[in-house]
Amino acid sequence: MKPSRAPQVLENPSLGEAAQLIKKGIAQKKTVIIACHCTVDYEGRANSTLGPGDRVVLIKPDGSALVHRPKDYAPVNWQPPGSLFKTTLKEGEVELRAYRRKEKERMVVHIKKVVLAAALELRDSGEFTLYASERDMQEAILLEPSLLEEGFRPVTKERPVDPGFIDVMGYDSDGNLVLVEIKRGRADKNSVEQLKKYMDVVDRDDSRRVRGLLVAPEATRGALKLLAQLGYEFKPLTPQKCSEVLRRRRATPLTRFLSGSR
Amino acid sequence: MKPSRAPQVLENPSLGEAAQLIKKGIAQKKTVIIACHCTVDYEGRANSTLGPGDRVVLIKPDGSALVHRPKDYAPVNWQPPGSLFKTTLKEGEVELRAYRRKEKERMVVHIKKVVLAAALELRDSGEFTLYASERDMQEAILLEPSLLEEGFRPVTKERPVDPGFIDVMGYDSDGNLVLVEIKRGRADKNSVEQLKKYMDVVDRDDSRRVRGLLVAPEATRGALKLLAQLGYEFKPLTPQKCSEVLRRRRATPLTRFLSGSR
DNA sequence: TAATAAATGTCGTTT
DNA sequence: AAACGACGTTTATTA
Repeated sequence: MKPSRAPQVLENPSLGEAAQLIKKGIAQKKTVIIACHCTVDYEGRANSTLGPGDRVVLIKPDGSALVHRPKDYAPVNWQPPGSLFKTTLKEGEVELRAYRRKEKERMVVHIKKVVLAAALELRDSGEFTLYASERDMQEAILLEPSLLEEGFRPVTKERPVDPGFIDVMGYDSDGNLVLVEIKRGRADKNSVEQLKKYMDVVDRDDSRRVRGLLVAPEATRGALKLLAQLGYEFKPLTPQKCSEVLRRRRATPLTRFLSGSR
Repeated sequence: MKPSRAPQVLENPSLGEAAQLIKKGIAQKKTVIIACHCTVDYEGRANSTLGPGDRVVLIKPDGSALVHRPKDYAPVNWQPPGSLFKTTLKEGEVELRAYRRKEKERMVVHIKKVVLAAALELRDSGEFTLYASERDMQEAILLEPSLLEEGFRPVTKERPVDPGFIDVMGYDSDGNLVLVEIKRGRADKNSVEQLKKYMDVVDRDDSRRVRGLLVAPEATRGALKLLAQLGYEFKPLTPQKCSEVLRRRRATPLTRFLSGSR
């Protein structure tokens, strides 16, 4: 009998050796990497076929699986986390099935030749932090309302309104209600329509003048045109700028407090 | 001097050996796979940091790079195709830089320990075909209009209208104009609003009665409510069903012609 | 669980 | 290059 600590990396293995490594790797909840010549079939939310070629197959311990061609950001085929796997050694191929019962969805990788197979125990508890998100823009505006315009006073972070939540809401220096829609990327017509949905609801409830303000680093021509038609406004603001504001504010709260209290 | 066909797979290599393999692999336009302990920093459209942990780094010959944690469908960090790379052996780490000049965007992987490094020549010209897309639904409806309702007669595949293109347009058995919006997944409020945009334009130009028809496998409650409010209709239809229709139609054109001509 | 909107979305297509 | 919409989108958040 083979030792349980069988080699975890195989170069140009036989299909039998590869099948064994894949099976064991998946069973032991390891991360399995396979560089191979294969075809792929998918049936589920859609159907797809992929002709023969060399790809990298990645099987993760959370039950996700990816088939990557030697190009593109996105996998050509995949199965989301929570999938189950079945590896079968057949005549001339290793068949790797990744399926989700509930979704009636399955991806089948027909592995014809394995160049490299590895089963690795990857431990990863590193923290991931993303800055300059739309959320950050929101918080920056609340901390430093003058980012929008002088005299702007935010009311609540997000007020529930019929359709959903308004990104920011407040009053301008003239006391007008201002509804703000934030986009971290170039705003398009959709962004304006999203703002319009909120405006429509608040306009109904509120007899006062209400201003609609789209905040984004830039906007498409179509968006600007639609804004003009609806009488809304555009305020250019980059997520990077907001991120800096947050960093500064958070880095020096005591200093600000002291200097502010003099 | 080392032979140019140096080992392409290294298990637990030194940082120096790994750096050499990565550099050469990238220079030779190979697919480079690195399983390593690392941290990642990203600056560009947003900013992010990723603390220490074990990941799989994939570098593709088209200049895309992915950092995959042992979980999730999506990479935790990445750089799109067309990126440039710089690999530097430093004190205690291999620094892998992936950057895009034009976008002022860079991802830096600080590789502290390499478990597995491989540079592989992957050849992949296999054809990928996706079935049951929204496009397929459109074509199936044009080929078999009764999928929508008896007596439906499509006019043109897509007619340009101010906002864009209508998925399908036609006349019902009573001669009413019908505008069709297709969704391959569950239709939501946005889908209805998209249909409304087209309806608004055509309603203006056209004095006849115009019907709005949303076609999708299912629809959210909100979408159905909005549909009812606007007086539009919903026709359940799955992409799978359309795909079957297409397959049948395409598989037996001669037979149909013969039987149809009797 | 359903719905809603963000995403370093990516990717194709058309203007 | 810009805009626009689909995607087997995925993912997180919230009712």
